[in-house]
Amino acid sequence: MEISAVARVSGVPASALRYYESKGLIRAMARDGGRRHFAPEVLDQLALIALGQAAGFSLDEIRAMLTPGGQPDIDRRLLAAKADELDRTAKRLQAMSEGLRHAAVCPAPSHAECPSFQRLLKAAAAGMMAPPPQALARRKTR
Amino acid sequence: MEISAVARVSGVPASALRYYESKGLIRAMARDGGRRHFAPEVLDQLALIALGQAAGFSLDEIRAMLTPGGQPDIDRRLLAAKADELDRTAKRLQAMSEGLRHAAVCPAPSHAECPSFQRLLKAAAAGMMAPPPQALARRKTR
DNA sequence: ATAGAAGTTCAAGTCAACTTCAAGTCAAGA
DNA sequence: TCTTGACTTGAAGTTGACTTGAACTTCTAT
Repeated sequence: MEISAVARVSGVPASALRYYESKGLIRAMARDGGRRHFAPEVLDQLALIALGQAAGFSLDEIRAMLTPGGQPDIDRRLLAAKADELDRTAKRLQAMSEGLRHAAVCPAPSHAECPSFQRLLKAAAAGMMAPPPQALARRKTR
Repeated sequence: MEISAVARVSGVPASALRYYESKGLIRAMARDGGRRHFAPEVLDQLALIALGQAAGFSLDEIRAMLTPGGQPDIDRRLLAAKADELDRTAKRLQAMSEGLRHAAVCPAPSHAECPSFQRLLKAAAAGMMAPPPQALARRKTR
């Protein structure tokens, strides 16, 4: 497949594919007159990359999970640890959500006088709401 | 309070405090020989900023929630919308977590042969796992 | 009086994951 | 042949939230 075909099918822009290749995350089979040719398996690898990103892994971490051949070779304990972290993050988000929701309907004239809001503020100030590093990567809308 | 006192009590580095002031998020009461003096209320404002960040608001968005006096003036519908978004993000993370957890204990010899993992991959490739823009900001560990 | 700690400003650097740009190569179709 | 379009490269730009550095001033204690 040519790079444009991979981009079209996977939804990953060609520039990102080149970037992934430069970082060693994917590999072109061969060059035909300078042009990259990709094996169809690259689509699976891209799916894996997207999954890893959604789970909060950096590209460097994801690369470490791929064998030179591109097959996934994932440490199962690492996966379990990441799952735990995701659970904690999810719980934290839900606590935040409840707090915000309360603040949204709070009858106090200003949030400064709402006790629930005050509790939220205290928790935030204490760093309890801080996400773990790289909990979620941000993404440009594309 | 001098800037170092605010930094010490709040845990926010002095450089970040100056940055917040430059962006209009906080204000110093007066200058004493060129030095900033902050009212104690700045601590509450910093808590609010931390809360907003944890909820995924950008600093610009947070500033829009503060009256010129620094008192919060938050659109309750905006809060409710943000709470909804947090809920969706939390659900997504939990789905991811379950998937990862399964993959971690999956008896298939390699993840490539695990049907659950394949499903996860498909979902990720389809963009179902993509976080909403600015769902969570990442933070440097400090 | 003088050292040193703490403050100031402004500019530039950092990070990740890309995107965009400029300049050039190459193959196919009119 | 010429043009178009898809591709190539390397370098530079983007984003947000800061941090870091350089050069300078000011406060506090000896």
